[in-house]
Amino acid sequence: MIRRSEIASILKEPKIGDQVTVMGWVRAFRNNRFIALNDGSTAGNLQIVVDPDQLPEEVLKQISFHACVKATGQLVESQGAGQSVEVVAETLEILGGNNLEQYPLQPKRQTMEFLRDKAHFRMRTNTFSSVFRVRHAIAYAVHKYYNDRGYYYLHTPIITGSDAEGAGEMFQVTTLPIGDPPRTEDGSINWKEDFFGKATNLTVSGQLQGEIGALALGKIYTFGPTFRAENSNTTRHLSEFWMIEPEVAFNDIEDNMDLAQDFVQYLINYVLENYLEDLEFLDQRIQQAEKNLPQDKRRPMGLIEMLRFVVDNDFERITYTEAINVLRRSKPFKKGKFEFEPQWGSDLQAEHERFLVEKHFKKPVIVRDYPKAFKAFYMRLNDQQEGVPGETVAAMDVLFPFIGEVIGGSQREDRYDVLLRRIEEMDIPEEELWWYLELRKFGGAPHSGFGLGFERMVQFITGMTNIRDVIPFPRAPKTAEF
RNA sequence: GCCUCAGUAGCUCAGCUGGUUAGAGCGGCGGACUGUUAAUCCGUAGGUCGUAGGUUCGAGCCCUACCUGAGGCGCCA
Repeated sequence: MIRRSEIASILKEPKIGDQVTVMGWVRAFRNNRFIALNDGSTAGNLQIVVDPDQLPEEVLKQISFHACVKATGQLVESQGAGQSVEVVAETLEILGGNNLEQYPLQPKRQTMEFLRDKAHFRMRTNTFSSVFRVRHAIAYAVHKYYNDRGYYYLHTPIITGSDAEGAGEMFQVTTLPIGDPPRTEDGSINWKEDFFGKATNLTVSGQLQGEIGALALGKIYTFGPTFRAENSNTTRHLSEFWMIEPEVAFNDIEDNMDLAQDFVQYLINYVLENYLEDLEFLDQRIQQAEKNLPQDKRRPMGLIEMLRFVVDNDFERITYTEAINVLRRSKPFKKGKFEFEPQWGSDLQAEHERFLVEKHFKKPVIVRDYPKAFKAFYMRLNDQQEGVPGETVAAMDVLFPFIGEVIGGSQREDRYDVLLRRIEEMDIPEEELWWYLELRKFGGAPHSGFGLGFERMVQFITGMTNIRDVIPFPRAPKTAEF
């Protein structure tokens, strides 16, 4: 059998005159003569030229949209304007015919909502194949970034016995019969009889275990699935998503912010350098879509232009207290345009974050030192600062245009007594965190880390507006098909 | 979970203040085409108008409930 050539390598280094065999799916069949073939290896198509007189009628008829074909022939310079090379087919074989009377996709612009219901076919479209190539590129770049810098990839558990992680509602994991679970004498469910001998859930974060790693290996990162049972119906939440969580011993909040910026810029840069063709396609796609929008609804910059801008400029860094001041001095506040009043002690609303990022600073913004009241128990309590009305913690959120919070992190509370006090203050069951507390008791160290929402990063880099379109098989409320 | 909007052909949509046989483009199917670029041209078949009730002489259009989807907000990554 002749070896298959991938279209990516043919287009990258075309060897004119070579005999090649290609296999792929038909994107278009024009003039009974020209096949635009795509095999997923690249955004580009390879044109296959067939002679309709040389092909059996039966084969010719089966060359149709998204049918799978194998073609062998000589690679020649193209006479047409749309491509530089093409294959003149000597043989053409149908590997998988397509029944267009029943096939849902069409060679035209389809809505994202429609394609979402056809997740088994949507990856064959230009848009989704580009999105998923870029998704892969970012995942690879994550590992490369940390490996090259001496971090260890730590696998934290997916099933967790702790419900004190403090990051929202959890999915319960159980093998007990849900209709008739064993009961204790007082009638409550007897979790001792469950598979693990206790109540267990799917993880909402690998951070607490990540800290165990950091306090031994120095620098670790996790990259795994994360589950939140929140009834979130937005374009930037999933019930099952992937999160990257670096955790670094001896890093303070400043180091943490440096890492966050450097890491994110690296990821974007990696895609710009290695998957520019896909980005160009996605960029054009957005510009096409925005043609119909009024000027003020359009993006201020093209996709690639924006990515380069983020790579080339430092993120703005401000404290929460400064952010509130900026907001209270802002035009929209004075004109009463905010639905919620920016006020020290209340969390920043989406409208506030968007103003800071998109209107005021016009670049990614890192907000730090939030009031302790609405942040997690494990964040390090700051010393009282002048001009700050209340107690704050060394938290930091990285805010991006369009998608908001991409990173949430902090310096961790490493002082045993302070941590214990906070756990008590917030009514968190101390006995579940015994090992977490012991990390502070026995050879503790200052350390910091953050969580990067992987899909949000993919969303930002691809410009996709709905997070469900950057994960192959989205899990969201009422959504678990495929 | 809350708010807003939407559900009419396979897809995207039009359908006037309620009034006869519900339209278009794309796609499909049949045909033409030896240099096409979302190819083009000719012809043709597709619809219990989201579901269930109700108002009315008469409902795609009005009312009620439910279902589904989208967007915004909250929760956060």
